[in-house]
Amino acid sequence: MAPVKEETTEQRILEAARAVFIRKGMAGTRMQEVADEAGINKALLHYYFRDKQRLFEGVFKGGVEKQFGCIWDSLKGREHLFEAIEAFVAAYLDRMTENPQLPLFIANEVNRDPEGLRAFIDRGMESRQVFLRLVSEARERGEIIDIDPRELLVNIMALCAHPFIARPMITHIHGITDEAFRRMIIKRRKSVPEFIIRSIRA
Amino acid sequence: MAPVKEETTEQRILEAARAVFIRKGMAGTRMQEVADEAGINKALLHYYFRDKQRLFEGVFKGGVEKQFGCIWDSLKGREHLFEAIEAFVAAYLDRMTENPQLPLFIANEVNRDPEGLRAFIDRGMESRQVFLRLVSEARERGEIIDIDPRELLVNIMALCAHPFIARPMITHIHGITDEAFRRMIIKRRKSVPEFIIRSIRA
DNA sequence: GTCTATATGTAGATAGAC
DNA sequence: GTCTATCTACATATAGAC
Repeated sequence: MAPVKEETTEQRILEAARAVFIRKGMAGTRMQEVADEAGINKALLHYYFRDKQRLFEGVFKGGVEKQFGCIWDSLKGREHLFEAIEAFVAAYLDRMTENPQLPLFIANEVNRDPEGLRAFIDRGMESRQVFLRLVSEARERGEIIDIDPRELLVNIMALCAHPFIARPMITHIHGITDEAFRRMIIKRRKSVPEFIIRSIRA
Repeated sequence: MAPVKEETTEQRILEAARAVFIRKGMAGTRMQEVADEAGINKALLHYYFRDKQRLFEGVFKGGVEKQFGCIWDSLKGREHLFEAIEAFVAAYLDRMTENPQLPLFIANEVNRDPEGLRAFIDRGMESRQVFLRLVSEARERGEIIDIDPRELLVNIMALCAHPFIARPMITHIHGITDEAFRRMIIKRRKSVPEFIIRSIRA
Protein backbone atom coordinates (compact mmCIF):
# COMPACT_ATOMS: atom_id res chain seq x y z
CA MET A 1 0.00 0.00 0.00
CA ALA A 2 1.19 3.48 -0.79
CA PRO A 3 2.24 5.57 2.18
CA VAL A 4 -0.06 8.40 3.18
CA LYS A 5 1.34 11.20 1.03
CA GLU A 6 -0.35 14.53 0.45
CA GLU A 7 -3.34 13.61 -1.76
CA THR A 8 -3.40 17.24 -2.89
CA THR A 9 -4.59 16.47 -6.39
CA GLU A 10 -7.69 14.53 -5.38
CA GLN A 11 -8.32 17.21 -2.78
CA ARG A 12 -8.01 19.98 -5.34
CA ILE A 13 -10.31 18.15 -7.71
CA LEU A 14 -12.96 17.74 -5.06
CA GLU A 15 -12.81 21.38 -4.10
CA ALA A 16 -12.98 22.49 -7.72
CA ALA A 17 -15.80 20.10 -8.54
CA ARG A 18 -17.71 21.19 -5.49
CA ALA A 19 -17.44 24.82 -6.54
CA VAL A 20 -18.53 24.18 -10.11
CA PHE A 21 -21.33 21.76 -9.27
CA ILE A 22 -22.73 24.24 -6.79
CA ARG A 23 -22.47 27.09 -9.29
CA LYS A 24 -23.84 25.30 -12.33
CA GLY A 25 -25.71 22.24 -11.07
CA MET A 26 -25.23 18.71 -12.38
CA ALA A 27 -26.48 19.32 -15.93
CA GLY A 28 -24.74 22.67 -16.29
CA THR A 29 -21.34 21.50 -15.13
CA ARG A 30 -18.64 20.80 -17.73
CA MET A 31 -15.82 18.42 -16.88
CA GLN A 32 -13.49 20.84 -18.65
CA GLU A 33 -14.48 23.60 -16.27
CA VAL A 34 -13.79 21.42 -13.27
CA ALA A 35 -10.41 20.46 -14.72
CA ASP A 36 -9.54 24.09 -15.35
CA GLU A 37 -10.57 25.13 -11.87
CA ALA A 38 -8.45 22.33 -10.42
CA GLY A 39 -5.51 23.25 -12.64
CA ILE A 40 -5.36 19.88 -14.37
CA ASN A 41 -6.76 18.34 -17.55
CA LYS A 42 -9.81 16.24 -18.24
CA ALA A 43 -7.91 12.99 -18.55
CA LEU A 44 -6.60 13.27 -15.04
CA LEU A 45 -10.03 14.10 -13.81
CA HIS A 46 -11.30 10.83 -15.26
CA TYR A 47 -8.31 9.06 -13.79
CA TYR A 48 -9.39 10.04 -10.26
CA PHE A 49 -13.14 9.80 -10.82
CA ARG A 50 -14.18 7.47 -13.59
CA ASP A 51 -17.12 9.53 -14.71
CA LYS A 52 -19.15 12.61 -13.97
CA GLN A 53 -21.69 10.79 -11.83
CA ARG A 54 -19.02 9.41 -9.51
CA LEU A 55 -17.36 12.79 -9.28
CA PHE A 56 -20.67 14.24 -8.26
CA GLU A 57 -21.20 11.59 -5.62
CA GLY A 58 -17.68 12.13 -4.34
CA VAL A 59 -18.41 15.82 -3.85
CA PHE A 60 -21.73 15.16 -2.26
CA LYS A 61 -20.57 12.58 0.25
CA GLY A 62 -17.34 14.37 1.01
CA GLY A 63 -18.61 17.82 1.80
CA VAL A 64 -22.25 18.58 1.35
CA GLU A 65 -23.70 15.76 3.42
CA LYS A 66 -21.36 16.50 6.30
CA GLN A 67 -22.07 20.20 6.28
CA PHE A 68 -25.80 19.67 6.35
CA GLY A 69 -25.43 16.95 8.92
CA CYS A 70 -23.86 19.28 11.43
CA ILE A 71 -26.87 21.56 11.18
CA TRP A 72 -29.06 18.69 12.27
CA ASP A 73 -26.59 17.85 15.02
CA SER A 74 -27.15 21.27 16.57
CA LEU A 75 -30.47 19.89 17.84
CA LYS A 76 -28.96 16.99 19.72
CA GLY A 77 -28.74 17.20 23.48
CA ARG A 78 -31.04 20.21 23.71
CA GLU A 79 -33.34 20.32 26.70
CA HIS A 80 -35.74 23.06 25.73
CA LEU A 81 -37.56 23.84 22.51
CA PHE A 82 -36.78 27.55 22.38
CA GLU A 83 -33.10 26.92 22.99
CA ALA A 84 -33.14 24.24 20.27
CA ILE A 85 -34.73 26.60 17.77
CA GLU A 86 -32.13 29.26 18.48
CA ALA A 87 -29.29 26.76 18.07
CA PHE A 88 -30.71 25.30 14.89
CA VAL A 89 -31.26 28.67 13.24
CA ALA A 90 -27.80 29.88 14.22
CA ALA A 91 -26.17 26.71 12.90
CA TYR A 92 -28.16 26.84 9.70
CA LEU A 93 -27.38 30.48 8.95
CA ASP A 94 -23.71 30.10 9.84
CA ARG A 95 -23.22 27.10 7.60
CA MET A 96 -25.08 28.78 4.75
CA THR A 97 -23.10 31.98 5.15
CA GLU A 98 -19.99 29.94 4.43
CA ASN A 99 -21.77 28.43 1.43
CA PRO A 100 -24.54 30.65 0.18
CA GLN A 101 -25.28 28.56 -2.90
CA LEU A 102 -25.74 25.33 -0.98
CA PRO A 103 -29.49 25.45 -0.28
CA LEU A 104 -30.39 25.94 -3.91
CA PHE A 105 -27.95 23.26 -4.95
CA ILE A 106 -29.43 20.78 -2.49
CA ALA A 107 -32.98 21.65 -3.46
CA ASN A 108 -32.13 21.03 -7.09
CA GLU A 109 -30.41 17.76 -6.65
CA VAL A 110 -33.02 16.39 -4.28
CA ASN A 111 -35.61 17.21 -6.91
CA ARG A 112 -33.56 15.79 -9.73
CA ASP A 113 -32.89 12.48 -8.04
CA PRO A 114 -34.89 11.94 -4.83
CA GLU A 115 -33.80 8.33 -4.48
CA GLY A 116 -30.10 9.02 -4.84
CA LEU A 117 -30.15 11.45 -1.97
CA ARG A 118 -32.03 9.30 0.46
CA ALA A 119 -28.90 8.77 2.57
CA PHE A 120 -28.46 12.50 2.82
CA ILE A 121 -32.00 13.07 3.92
CA ASP A 122 -31.94 10.21 6.41
CA ARG A 123 -29.03 11.91 8.11
CA GLY A 124 -31.56 14.24 9.75
CA MET A 125 -34.06 11.68 10.98
CA GLU A 126 -32.62 11.27 14.45
CA SER A 127 -32.60 15.01 15.07
CA ARG A 128 -36.13 15.20 13.77
CA GLN A 129 -37.15 12.88 16.59
CA VAL A 130 -35.42 15.12 19.12
CA PHE A 131 -37.28 18.09 17.72
CA LEU A 132 -40.68 16.39 17.86
CA ARG A 133 -40.06 15.39 21.48
CA LEU A 134 -39.09 18.92 22.48
CA VAL A 135 -42.25 20.30 20.85
CA SER A 136 -44.38 17.72 22.60
CA GLU A 137 -42.81 18.49 26.00
CA ALA A 138 -43.19 22.23 25.57
CA ARG A 139 -46.80 21.66 24.64
CA GLU A 140 -47.41 19.59 27.81
CA ARG A 141 -45.87 22.31 29.93
CA GLY A 142 -48.29 24.75 28.31
CA GLU A 143 -45.49 26.91 26.95
CA ILE A 144 -46.62 26.84 23.35
CA ILE A 145 -49.88 26.79 21.46
CA ASP A 146 -51.20 23.69 19.76
CA ILE A 147 -49.29 23.51 16.49
CA ASP A 148 -48.46 20.71 14.08
CA PRO A 149 -44.76 20.10 14.84
CA ARG A 150 -44.03 19.01 11.29
CA GLU A 151 -45.38 22.27 9.99
CA LEU A 152 -43.34 24.15 12.55
CA LEU A 153 -40.19 22.42 11.33
CA VAL A 154 -41.05 23.31 7.75
CA ASN A 155 -41.50 26.94 8.78
CA ILE A 156 -38.17 27.05 10.57
CA MET A 157 -36.31 25.59 7.61
CA ALA A 158 -38.14 27.92 5.26
CA LEU A 159 -37.11 31.01 7.21
CA CYS A 160 -33.49 29.83 7.30
CA ALA A 161 -33.04 28.57 3.76
CA HIS A 162 -35.18 30.82 1.61
CA PRO A 163 -33.16 34.03 1.80
CA PHE A 164 -30.22 32.18 0.26
CA ILE A 165 -32.35 30.50 -2.38
CA ALA A 166 -34.03 33.74 -3.42
CA ARG A 167 -30.98 35.90 -2.82
CA PRO A 168 -30.74 37.61 -6.23
CA MET A 169 -34.44 38.36 -6.12
CA ILE A 170 -34.21 39.79 -2.61
CA THR A 171 -31.18 41.94 -3.25
CA HIS A 172 -32.69 43.32 -6.41
CA ILE A 173 -36.25 43.90 -5.27
CA HIS A 174 -35.09 45.67 -2.12
CA GLY A 175 -32.24 47.40 -3.87
CA ILE A 176 -29.62 46.24 -1.41
CA THR A 177 -25.97 45.34 -1.89
CA ASP A 178 -24.34 42.00 -1.15
CA GLU A 179 -22.89 43.57 1.97
CA ALA A 180 -26.34 44.64 3.14
CA PHE A 181 -27.57 41.13 2.46
CA ARG A 182 -24.79 39.77 4.68
CA ARG A 183 -25.84 42.12 7.46
CA MET A 184 -29.43 41.03 7.03
CA ILE A 185 -28.42 37.41 7.54
CA ILE A 186 -26.52 38.32 10.70
CA LYS A 187 -29.60 40.10 12.02
CA ARG A 188 -31.69 37.06 11.21
CA ARG A 189 -29.71 34.91 13.64
CA LYS A 190 -31.65 36.81 16.30
CA SER A 191 -34.80 37.91 14.49
CA VAL A 192 -35.81 34.54 13.05
CA PRO A 193 -35.91 32.71 16.40
CA GLU A 194 -37.81 35.69 17.83
CA PHE A 195 -40.23 35.59 14.93
CA ILE A 196 -40.86 31.88 15.41
CA ILE A 197 -41.12 31.93 19.18
CA ARG A 198 -43.54 34.87 19.18
CA SER A 199 -45.72 32.79 16.88
CA ILE A 200 -45.88 29.68 18.98
CA ARG A 201 -45.66 30.99 22.54
CA ALA A 202 -48.87 30.28 24.44
CA MET B 1 -50.77 38.50 -43.53
CA ALA B 2 -52.00 35.05 -42.69
CA PRO B 3 -55.49 34.83 -41.28
CA VAL B 4 -55.79 34.04 -37.61
CA LYS B 5 -55.95 30.27 -37.75
CA GLU B 6 -55.58 27.97 -34.76
CA GLU B 7 -51.93 28.43 -33.80
CA THR B 8 -52.15 25.09 -32.04
CA THR B 9 -48.61 24.10 -32.93
CA GLU B 10 -46.93 27.11 -31.41
CA GLN B 11 -49.24 26.71 -28.46
CA ARG B 12 -48.34 23.05 -28.05
CA ILE B 13 -44.64 23.87 -28.32
CA LEU B 14 -44.88 26.49 -25.63
CA GLU B 15 -46.73 24.17 -23.29
CA ALA B 16 -44.28 21.35 -23.90
CA ALA B 17 -41.27 23.62 -23.51
CA ARG B 18 -42.68 25.08 -20.35
CA ALA B 19 -43.12 21.62 -18.86
CA VAL B 20 -39.63 20.46 -19.78
CA PHE B 21 -37.84 23.67 -18.80
CA ILE B 22 -39.55 23.58 -15.43
CA ARG B 23 -38.69 19.91 -14.94
CA LYS B 24 -35.09 20.05 -16.12
CA GLY B 25 -34.01 23.67 -16.01
CA MET B 26 -32.29 25.50 -18.87
CA ALA B 27 -29.10 23.44 -18.95
CA GLY B 28 -30.84 20.12 -18.43
CA THR B 29 -33.44 20.63 -21.16
CA ARG B 30 -32.95 18.88 -24.50
CA MET B 31 -34.59 20.31 -27.59
CA GLN B 32 -35.38 16.73 -28.58
CA GLU B 33 -37.34 16.23 -25.39
CA VAL B 34 -39.36 19.36 -26.01
CA ALA B 35 -40.06 18.23 -29.56
CA ASP B 36 -41.16 14.79 -28.36
CA GLU B 37 -43.41 16.27 -25.72
CA ALA B 38 -44.97 18.55 -28.31
CA GLY B 39 -45.36 15.67 -30.77
CA ILE B 40 -43.20 17.28 -33.45
CA ASN B 41 -39.54 17.16 -34.48
CA LYS B 42 -36.58 19.36 -33.73
CA ALA B 43 -36.60 21.07 -37.12
CA LEU B 44 -40.07 22.39 -36.56
CA LEU B 45 -39.12 23.51 -33.11
CA HIS B 46 -36.34 25.63 -34.61
CA TYR B 47 -38.73 26.87 -37.25
CA TYR B 48 -40.95 28.41 -34.57
CA PHE B 49 -38.22 29.47 -32.15
CA ARG B 50 -34.86 30.03 -33.78
CA ASP B 51 -32.83 28.74 -30.87
CA LYS B 52 -33.04 27.42 -27.34
CA GLN B 53 -32.56 30.81 -25.75
CA ARG B 54 -35.50 32.32 -27.61
CA LEU B 55 -37.66 29.33 -26.80
CA PHE B 56 -36.81 29.82 -23.17
CA GLU B 57 -37.69 33.50 -23.29
CA GLY B 58 -40.92 32.68 -25.08
CA VAL B 59 -41.90 30.36 -22.28
CA PHE B 60 -40.87 32.79 -19.62
CA LYS B 61 -42.69 35.81 -20.98
CA GLY B 62 -45.74 33.85 -22.02
CA GLY B 63 -46.51 32.03 -18.83
CA VAL B 64 -44.16 32.33 -15.93
CA GLU B 65 -43.99 36.10 -15.67
CA LYS B 66 -47.74 36.43 -15.88
CA GLN B 67 -48.38 33.79 -13.27
CA PHE B 68 -46.01 35.35 -10.80
CA GLY B 69 -47.29 38.78 -11.64
CA CYS B 70 -50.80 37.94 -10.52
CA ILE B 71 -49.45 36.92 -7.12
CA TRP B 72 -48.07 40.40 -6.73
CA ASP B 73 -51.33 41.86 -7.97
CA SER B 74 -53.15 40.28 -5.05
CA LEU B 75 -51.66 43.05 -2.90
CA LYS B 76 -53.08 45.89 -4.94
CA GLY B 77 -56.05 47.77 -3.57
CA ARG B 78 -55.70 46.29 -0.09
CA GLU B 79 -56.53 48.58 2.78
CA HIS B 80 -55.21 46.64 5.72
CA LEU B 81 -51.95 44.76 6.30
CA PHE B 82 -53.45 41.60 7.75
CA GLU B 83 -55.93 41.32 4.92
CA ALA B 84 -53.12 41.87 2.42
CA ILE B 85 -51.02 39.12 3.98
CA GLU B 86 -53.92 36.69 3.82
CA ALA B 87 -54.60 37.53 0.18
CA PHE B 88 -50.95 37.30 -0.79
CA VAL B 89 -50.42 33.94 0.88
CA ALA B 90 -53.60 32.52 -0.62
CA ALA B 91 -52.68 33.74 -4.10
CA TYR B 92 -49.15 32.41 -3.76
CA LEU B 93 -50.17 28.96 -2.58
CA ASP B 94 -52.95 28.65 -5.15
CA ARG B 95 -50.69 29.55 -8.06
CA MET B 96 -47.97 27.21 -6.82
CA THR B 97 -50.42 24.37 -6.32
CA GLU B 98 -51.18 24.62 -10.03
CA ASN B 99 -47.44 24.62 -10.70
CA PRO B 100 -45.50 23.05 -7.88
CA GLN B 101 -42.16 23.15 -9.68
CA LEU B 102 -42.32 26.83 -10.43
CA PRO B 103 -40.60 28.29 -7.34
CA LEU B 104 -37.52 26.13 -7.77
CA PHE B 105 -37.43 26.90 -11.48
CA ILE B 106 -37.60 30.62 -10.85
CA ALA B 107 -34.99 30.47 -8.12
CA ASN B 108 -32.64 28.66 -10.47
CA GLU B 109 -33.04 30.91 -13.42
CA VAL B 110 -32.79 34.08 -11.37
CA ASN B 111 -29.53 32.76 -9.99
CA ARG B 112 -28.26 31.67 -13.38
CA ASP B 113 -28.95 34.95 -15.09
CA PRO B 114 -29.93 37.78 -12.72
CA GLU B 115 -29.79 40.43 -15.44
CA GLY B 116 -31.97 38.56 -17.90
CA LEU B 117 -34.79 38.31 -15.41
CA ARG B 118 -34.77 41.90 -14.29
CA ALA B 119 -38.05 42.57 -16.08
CA PHE B 120 -39.64 39.71 -14.22
CA ILE B 121 -38.45 40.97 -10.87
CA ASP B 122 -39.46 44.55 -11.59
CA ARG B 123 -43.00 43.32 -12.14
CA GLY B 124 -43.34 43.22 -8.34
CA MET B 125 -41.98 46.63 -7.48
CA GLU B 126 -45.28 48.45 -7.45
CA SER B 127 -46.86 45.91 -5.13
CA ARG B 128 -43.82 46.08 -2.92
CA GLN B 129 -44.59 49.77 -2.41
CA VAL B 130 -48.16 48.93 -1.46
CA PHE B 131 -46.88 46.41 1.06
CA LEU B 132 -44.41 48.82 2.63
CA ARG B 133 -47.13 51.45 3.00
CA LEU B 134 -49.53 49.00 4.66
CA VAL B 135 -46.82 47.97 7.13
CA SER B 136 -46.05 51.57 7.90
CA GLU B 137 -49.72 52.42 8.46
CA ALA B 138 -50.31 49.39 10.68
CA ARG B 139 -47.26 50.41 12.68
CA GLU B 140 -48.58 53.95 13.14
CA ARG B 141 -51.91 52.61 14.35
CA GLY B 142 -49.99 50.54 16.90
CA GLU B 143 -51.33 47.27 15.53
CA ILE B 144 -47.96 45.63 14.97
CA ILE B 145 -44.58 45.59 16.63
CA ASP B 146 -41.61 47.42 15.20
CA ILE B 147 -40.31 45.15 12.45
CA ASP B 148 -38.21 45.69 9.35
CA PRO B 149 -40.83 45.49 6.58
CA ARG B 150 -38.32 44.10 4.10
CA GLU B 151 -37.53 41.27 6.43
CA LEU B 152 -41.22 40.64 6.95
CA LEU B 153 -41.72 40.34 3.20
CA VAL B 154 -38.83 37.91 2.98
CA ASN B 155 -40.41 35.82 5.73
CA ILE B 156 -43.77 35.74 4.03
CA MET B 157 -42.29 34.64 0.73
CA ALA B 158 -40.14 32.07 2.50
CA LEU B 159 -43.13 30.48 4.22
CA CYS B 160 -45.04 30.35 0.93
CA ALA B 161 -42.34 29.20 -1.46
CA HIS B 162 -40.14 26.91 0.56
CA PRO B 163 -42.47 23.93 0.96
CA PHE B 164 -42.56 23.62 -2.83
CA ILE B 165 -38.82 24.06 -3.19
CA ALA B 166 -38.01 21.49 -0.53
CA ARG B 167 -40.95 19.25 -1.33
CA PRO B 168 -39.10 15.94 -1.84
CA MET B 169 -37.16 16.53 1.35
CA ILE B 170 -40.30 17.33 3.31
CA THR B 171 -42.34 14.41 2.03
CA HIS B 172 -39.51 12.02 2.73
CA ILE B 173 -38.36 13.29 6.11
CA HIS B 174 -41.91 13.37 7.44
CA GLY B 175 -42.84 10.19 5.66
CA ILE B 176 -45.92 11.68 4.00
CA THR B 177 -47.51 11.00 0.64
CA ASP B 178 -48.04 13.50 -2.14
CA GLU B 179 -51.69 13.61 -1.17
CA ALA B 180 -50.77 14.47 2.42
CA PHE B 181 -48.47 17.17 1.08
CA ARG B 182 -51.37 18.62 -0.88
CA ARG B 183 -53.49 18.69 2.26
CA MET B 184 -50.67 20.37 4.15
CA ILE B 185 -50.57 23.15 1.55
CA ILE B 186 -54.31 23.65 1.85
CA LYS B 187 -53.97 23.94 5.61
CA ARG B 188 -51.18 26.46 5.13
CA ARG B 189 -53.53 28.89 3.39
CA LYS B 190 -54.86 29.50 6.90
CA SER B 191 -51.96 28.58 9.15
CA VAL B 192 -49.28 30.66 7.45
CA PRO B 193 -51.11 33.99 7.77
CA GLU B 194 -51.91 33.08 11.37
CA PHE B 195 -48.27 32.23 12.00
CA ILE B 196 -47.14 35.55 10.55
CA ILE B 197 -49.77 37.72 12.20
CA ARG B 198 -49.19 36.19 15.63
CA SER B 199 -45.54 37.14 15.21
CA ILE B 200 -46.06 40.77 14.37
CA ARG B 201 -49.22 41.71 16.30
CA ALA B 202 -48.45 44.28 18.96
C1' DG C 1 0.39 10.44 -11.99
C1' DT C 2 0.07 13.41 -15.64
C1' DC C 3 -0.03 14.61 -20.14
C1' DT C 4 -1.58 14.87 -25.60
C1' DA C 5 -4.39 13.03 -28.80
C1' DT C 6 -8.44 10.90 -30.13
C1' DA C 7 -12.63 8.14 -30.16
C1' DT C 8 -17.53 8.22 -29.43
C1' DG C 9 -21.77 10.01 -28.61
C1' DT C 10 -25.07 13.66 -28.56
C1' DA C 11 -27.06 18.34 -28.72
C1' DG C 12 -28.14 22.45 -31.25
C1' DA C 13 -29.03 24.12 -35.49
C1' DT C 14 -29.61 24.19 -40.74
C1' DA C 15 -30.64 22.53 -45.69
C1' DG C 16 -33.75 21.25 -48.60
C1' DA C 17 -37.62 18.09 -50.16
C1' DC C 18 -42.57 17.91 -49.93
C1' DG D 1 -45.81 24.22 -42.08
C1' DT D 2 -43.76 19.90 -41.51
C1' DC D 3 -40.72 16.47 -42.43
C1' DT D 4 -35.86 13.64 -43.16
C1' DA D 5 -31.21 14.03 -43.40
C1' DT D 6 -27.15 16.25 -42.19
C1' DC D 7 -23.66 19.63 -40.49
C1' DT D 8 -21.05 21.43 -36.78
C1' DA D 9 -19.67 21.88 -32.33
C1' DC D 10 -18.83 20.22 -28.11
C1' DA D 11 -18.91 17.00 -23.94
C1' DT D 12 -17.76 12.71 -21.95
C1' DA D 13 -14.68 9.36 -21.86
C1' DT D 14 -10.58 6.43 -23.31
C1' DA D 15 -5.87 5.18 -25.36
C1' DG D 16 -1.45 5.39 -24.94
C1' DA D 17 3.09 8.01 -24.49
C1' DC D 18 6.07 9.72 -20.87
